[in-house]
Amino acid sequence: MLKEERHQLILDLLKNNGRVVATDLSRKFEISEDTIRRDLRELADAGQLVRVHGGGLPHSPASASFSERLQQAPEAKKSIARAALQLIHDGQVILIDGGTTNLLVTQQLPESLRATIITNSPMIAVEACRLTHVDVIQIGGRVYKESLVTSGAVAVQALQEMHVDLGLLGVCSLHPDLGITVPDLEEAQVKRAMLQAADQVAALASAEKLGTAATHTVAPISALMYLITDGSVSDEVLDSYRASGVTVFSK
Amino acid sequence: MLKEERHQLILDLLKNNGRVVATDLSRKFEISEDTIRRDLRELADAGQLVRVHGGGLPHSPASASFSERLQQAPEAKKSIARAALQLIHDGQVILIDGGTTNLLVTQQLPESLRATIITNSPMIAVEACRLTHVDVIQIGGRVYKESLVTSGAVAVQALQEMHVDLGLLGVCSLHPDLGITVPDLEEAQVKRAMLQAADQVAALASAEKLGTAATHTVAPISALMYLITDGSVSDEVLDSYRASGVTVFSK
DNA sequence: AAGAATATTGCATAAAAACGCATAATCGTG
DNA sequence: CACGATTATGCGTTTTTATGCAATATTCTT
Repeated sequence: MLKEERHQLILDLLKNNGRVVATDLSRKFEISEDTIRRDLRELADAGQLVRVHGGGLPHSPASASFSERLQQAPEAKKSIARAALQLIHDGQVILIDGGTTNLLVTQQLPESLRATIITNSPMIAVEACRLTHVDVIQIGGRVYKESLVTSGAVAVQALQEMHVDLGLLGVCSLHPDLGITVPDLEEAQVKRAMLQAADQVAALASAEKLGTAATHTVAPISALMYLITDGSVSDEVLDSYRASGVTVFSK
Repeated sequence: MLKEERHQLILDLLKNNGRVVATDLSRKFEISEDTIRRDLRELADAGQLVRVHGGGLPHSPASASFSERLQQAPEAKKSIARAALQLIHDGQVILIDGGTTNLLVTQQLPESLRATIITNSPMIAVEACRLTHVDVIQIGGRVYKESLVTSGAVAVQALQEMHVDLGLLGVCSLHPDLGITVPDLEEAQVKRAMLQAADQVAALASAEKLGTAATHTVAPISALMYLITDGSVSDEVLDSYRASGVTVFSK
């Protein structure tokens, strides 16, 4: 039996049964478990399945990438979320961008908060509805499946017509010289509109996003008032952002 | 059973029942309570649920109460949802109103569906993002906490600018003479705009909503093309709707 | 405040995975 | 064909992971 054949058969079994178990495959193909494990690792590397202890599973259908990202570095993100809470006060109108960190912030907002929350993320909107004394406003538009936010002309226009006290920007890449950048043009436009709509803007970025850049530029670093990141970032790195006049929270 | 499978099943149970209990899970999976507790802790760390003494709960009470409502009278609503699926075909642009029944419909949409879904419910938008080949468009506006739908002038205007093949209207009250009525003025305006935007409109209503009325009138019954309800309704009652030219599905 | 139910912690064990290495199969090339 | 190079596979060892058990701590109930 050829390796590629075996790989295909493994994928077929996975599709039919919703799971494959390494030891079963080993017996079925009369081949050592090592080889099966290698197969599973290769298929996982190729994105054909999700490797788990004991075997493999298909990608979970429900917005997989998003829930995956939700599980990444949860501790760092939680500490960022806690720091962000300090910027939020009663009476404010707050614009909350999509993204996993901002979702965590929303989840941690105290039940007692009295404010208006405007968001382009349906998920954050649903979460914010938990807060009795908070008005929730959803920005419409086409929904991006990967990031679960609305974008497009409708969203940009809606943002252009509003003015808010505080904006919490979810960022993909932040670079001292190249500024705020994202991989998608429409997202860049939406974020730019957010920057313009908000009096104060805070960017929430975990350590691995600092010093990186993507294709589309949103704005220079100086457009930010606050940068909130986790404690694992060195002071020298942070200084390069402080140089643009940004107040950095890091703990 | 693989650990990840178990985790997924726990999350499914949580979604369906609005809660999970450690001892129940232990018995159900025939596994020690220690392991279940570890599972619950891991899921809580990953932000997938909130750990509480005795078991786990979903994050937002909103989604919890919604899931509970989803469970109430599940059979009647599920059969309505199944019937509604028959109206939906590839290539359509579908407008989906908020409401538990419509959420059930969305959850049951097949992964293979190719269509555009427009909705005023952030929760339905999130659920629809599961579908790989579906474009999701969120209608913006102020979010009503009780029903988790957007409304207001923005929503109405957005609806006025579009034309869709099929509209699935969630209704509160349906009366042969008084027509479609809802308890809130803004919701009435939104639903009216939906009726105008859609080529064909189907109202999804469980038995207890028929023959009742609320304050604000949306439109007469004749504005509907289809009425989908459950089998517990007598033919005489249905005839009073058929008299307005509505095609009734009831099973 | 006491007792029951539930959680946490540390530890033991078995299963699974990873690693390094040896061997066999396959391939490309002159 | 022969040869070296690459690739695939299997074996033994070490490391990691999942799970259950016992002891202890915490929380809930009454």
